[in-house]
Amino acid sequence: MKTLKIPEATIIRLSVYSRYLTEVDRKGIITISSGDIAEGVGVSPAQVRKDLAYFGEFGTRGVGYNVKDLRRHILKILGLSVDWNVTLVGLGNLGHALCSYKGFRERGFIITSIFDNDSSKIGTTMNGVEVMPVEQLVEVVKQNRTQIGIISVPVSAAQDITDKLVQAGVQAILNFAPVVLNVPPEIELRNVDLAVNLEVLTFNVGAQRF
Amino acid sequence: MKTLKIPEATIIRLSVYSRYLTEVDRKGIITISSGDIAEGVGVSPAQVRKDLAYFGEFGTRGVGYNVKDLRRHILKILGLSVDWNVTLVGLGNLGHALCSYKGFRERGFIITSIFDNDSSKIGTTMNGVEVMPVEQLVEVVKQNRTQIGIISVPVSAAQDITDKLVQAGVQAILNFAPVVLNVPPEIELRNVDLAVNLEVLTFNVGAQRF
DNA sequence: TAGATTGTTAATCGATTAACAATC
DNA sequence: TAGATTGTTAATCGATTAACAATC
Repeated sequence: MKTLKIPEATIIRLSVYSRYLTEVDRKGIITISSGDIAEGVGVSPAQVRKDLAYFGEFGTRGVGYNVKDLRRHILKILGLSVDWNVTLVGLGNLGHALCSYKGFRERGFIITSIFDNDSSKIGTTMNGVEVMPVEQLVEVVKQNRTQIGIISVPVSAAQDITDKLVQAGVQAILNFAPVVLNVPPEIELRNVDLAVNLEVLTFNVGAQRF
Repeated sequence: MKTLKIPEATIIRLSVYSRYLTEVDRKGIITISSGDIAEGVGVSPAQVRKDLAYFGEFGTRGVGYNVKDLRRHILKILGLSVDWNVTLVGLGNLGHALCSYKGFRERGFIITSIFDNDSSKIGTTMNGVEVMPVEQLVEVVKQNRTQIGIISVPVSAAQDITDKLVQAGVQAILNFAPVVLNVPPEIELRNVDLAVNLEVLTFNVGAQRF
């Protein structure tokens, strides 16, 4: 069990490679080189090989990589050879969109419970999943052995929901509320701040100022 | 006009600092140190000072930073002292959520046009903005001098919409379709792939394997 | 074998952290 | 003045790129 630290940028690229390989595989292409992958996703061939080298030797010198095999290997690396049990908390507009997001299910993320505290939503169903009150979160998430929580509640409720998810034993949290959350170190946390993404763009558009 | 390259990570942190300063300002706090900011957002004090140092001297030695001033400075740096004209293309579940997302308007991103090619949506309004057919995109975006395009169409349509946005003269594109888009180098492009974020989490949860 | 392409090492580049002089 | 905290430089750490031997 070597503990080589792997750059997060590498993980993100692996995810992109795997998507590209799915596309290539659909076209019936059997073998692909690091250069082809690089061109398809806009990075350098050396980068592709380096990223893969963290995890093993998947190619054949002089030939390239078998598309199906490499794709399968990457999915395995990312932990996507099994399904993941996900709970979604906060069924506003964004929560609604996330629930219906096909990209999650395609990659094995199954939303198995939904919580909200709006009584008009409780008891309704979204894609066959019943919306439950937040009071039941800890119990239900614990019972389901839910591994991942998605937070799409307002900023004001986000830390409280986080605490409940942690208490219920989730291993990872994807947070869409634009606020810095406190979690114990063993919990994986990622923040997606939609406005920040636009702000990086506006900075760059105006960056000639510096 | 010095051309100091600024790390993207710095820009993302500046955005986080500004949000935190808004919060601190609301509490009526006048002055704040780099250490306080660092603690509030979970980075090191040196990092905060370094990030700010790229853009000027905003603090007072021995004292700290004036909360309101620093916040204003950062917003200026990010290009948020003016409003931005945004078009949204693709009014599916995600597009719908993005349209209603309060965080955009709060930071000065105003969605001024919406396009879709579903005839049942065309002519309806979202937050007072009429949904128009994609055929009118180039003309309307050009006329409005829209600077930013948000893409929330399916993968199959994303490159075509990108080309239309570029043709219409947008400066920046925020893409939610999980596909690598080709744009000319002068166009700022950012991709938000919702599934990738979950995949980084699942990799990390299982990372003890390496 | 000759050509192609990987896997890996070394060199480069870039970002973060630590330390401290400047100064309020 | 003494204590606090910035702004900045130097040291460290980490990631990317370039180069090439290995090998199919």
